[in-house]
Amino acid sequence: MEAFQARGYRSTSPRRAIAVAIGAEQHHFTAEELWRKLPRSIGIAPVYRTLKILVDADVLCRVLLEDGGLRYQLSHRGHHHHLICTECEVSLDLIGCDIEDTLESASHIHDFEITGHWLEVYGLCADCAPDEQELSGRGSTFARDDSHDSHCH
Amino acid sequence: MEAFQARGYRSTSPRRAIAVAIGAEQHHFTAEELWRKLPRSIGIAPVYRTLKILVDADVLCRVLLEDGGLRYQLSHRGHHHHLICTECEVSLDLIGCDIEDTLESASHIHDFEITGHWLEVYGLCADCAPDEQELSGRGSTFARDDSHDSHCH
DNA sequence: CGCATATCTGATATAAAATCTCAGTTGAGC
DNA sequence: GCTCAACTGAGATTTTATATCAGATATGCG
Repeated sequence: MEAFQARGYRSTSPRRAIAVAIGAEQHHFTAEELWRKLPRSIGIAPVYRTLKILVDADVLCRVLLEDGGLRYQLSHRGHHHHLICTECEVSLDLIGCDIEDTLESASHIHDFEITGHWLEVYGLCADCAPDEQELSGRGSTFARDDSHDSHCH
Repeated sequence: MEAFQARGYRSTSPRRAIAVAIGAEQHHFTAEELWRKLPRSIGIAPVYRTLKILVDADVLCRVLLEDGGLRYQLSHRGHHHHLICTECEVSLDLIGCDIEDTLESASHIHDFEITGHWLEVYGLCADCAPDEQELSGRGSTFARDDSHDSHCH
């Protein structure tokens, strides 16, 4: 990527290979998975270093699975969260969710100045959910009381 | 604790010692910190096993620091999140914040059924914040534009 | 162009955190 | 008290990520 030069990083051959490999990824990936798709001459150290640079540059975002596994993913929007399916592990960008205002107002009770937050949302995507409601089109998910049984960490 | 018997777990001497040690903790703690305060005859394996049981029983909750460190803390409320000060690492229970509804409605766009989520909020507590506003009482935090520069993971 | 130097690489060691293994121990119920 | 399944504890193992450091290589300057 060209985000390197803009931040004073050199454009080296391993970094170009990593950028190409990231571009070929369809889903999120681990550092090791990415490394295995690179020429075997490249060590894993620059992979971790480069991923960190790209996360800082907002080119990549990190996705925390429910089992604690850390993945990387191309970041399209500047600020967003993820809907992560616990069945197929697909990660959807959560749009139309603006929790910053909610957090801001709630935090004032505690005289707390927010500088950042981490939010991951887990559940079942449309393909993995028991699709009883598929015939009725939509709406029946609203009736599922157990959808409020969400456990929180 | 007595949460053990209710779930079919035995009341063993290490578990009682762990329960007492947790009760003596004022803040959040790591598994290893807790272990060091126990009689040295107790291994670290039951500490991890017991912590997991108590998290499942909602007696403890897990706190993820910004640096990735995982801590444990007594869980008073059933469902809550944490305001974690990045300076002194104190963890406040975030009250008056109900993001479930926001998440629910936003997730319907994606036909996604939420089963859980993880939210940690980072910032500066009242003691650690640059307290220019202390004289004016309150409110000046609203004027801090950089408070919206929150970076998101 | 070619040199100097600070950055970067890659192999490996290391660290940190948590789980696994398994023989021996212990608690709960009869 | 006896029995047996659950539990413990020491250490090995796994996983994930970072540290180390000699050698390689971009970048910029002349």
